[in-house]
Amino acid sequence: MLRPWASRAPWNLPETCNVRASPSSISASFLSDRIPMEARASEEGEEAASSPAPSSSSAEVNQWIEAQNLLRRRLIERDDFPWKLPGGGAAESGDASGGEVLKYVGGVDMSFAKDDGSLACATLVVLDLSTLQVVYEDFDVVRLEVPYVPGFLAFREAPVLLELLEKVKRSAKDICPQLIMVDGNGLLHPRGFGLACHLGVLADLPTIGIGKNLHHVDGLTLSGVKQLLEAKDNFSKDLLTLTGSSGRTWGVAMRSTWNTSKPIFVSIGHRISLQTAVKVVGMTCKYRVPEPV
DNA sequence: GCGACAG
DNA sequence: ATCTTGTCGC
Repeated sequence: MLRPWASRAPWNLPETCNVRASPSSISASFLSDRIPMEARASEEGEEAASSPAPSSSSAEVNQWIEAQNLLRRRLIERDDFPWKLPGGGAAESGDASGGEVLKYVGGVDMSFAKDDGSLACATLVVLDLSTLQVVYEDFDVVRLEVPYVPGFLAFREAPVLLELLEKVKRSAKDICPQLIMVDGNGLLHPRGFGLACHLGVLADLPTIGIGKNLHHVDGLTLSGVKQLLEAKDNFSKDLLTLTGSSGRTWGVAMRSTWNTSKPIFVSIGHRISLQTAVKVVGMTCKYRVPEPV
């Protein structure tokens, strides 16, 4: 079947405008991992039995930062997979007909109980890219001990999501996802290592990060993004490369639905290039948020 | 010091 | 993340 939304503009990265944050504050150490000042690991041993509340201590945050820095060394920011995109015909790296094609796209997300913030449901779905129909579905209801701390979402959600991924790998090899779309950012993160990167490295799978809100990084602001998005007339691109004040590209703001003022934020997770990530996201967008997530 | 801060 | 009311457009 031919999907009507498949006729939208080809999400090509090369021809996009850029969002540059105020060129004033150009910090040369944009990736130097400046640790929060609260990160003063010392007097923490006194409240051992007195604070059952799962608040994150500064010592914990320091450990998390180190873990992110360590895992980031295994991050692959280019296309690194055996398959190729479907439909592209001649445009894609012209190979013979023997190549593997991207067919199974996974998506992971979590939802929480309204009354109990620690009770959560983690879900993994796998869609057939050609039909956008769900061909696999699994979930797990768990109680989370780790709190949500901006910049450290992975330490809260990655563990259970990883379990779901390992499970599908060993129990349903026939529809094993070749790529995972994550509800959360990848490179678009204070230290360039969001949930999508974290999951991708640990699961050793290509991942794409999908943010529904902008995490302010390197001078990027929502108002700035919206402004430039509006500034483009209706039939110009609905894709903005997110370049911070440091000059680094963190991802793209994508207007996946017509005239929507609120874009989604796409960034690479692992083993994929931003250009390919954008193409795949475009192929799975029926509405604002791509179907897998 | 103040504001910002994915889910 | 979750909740809430209303509104605009096809």
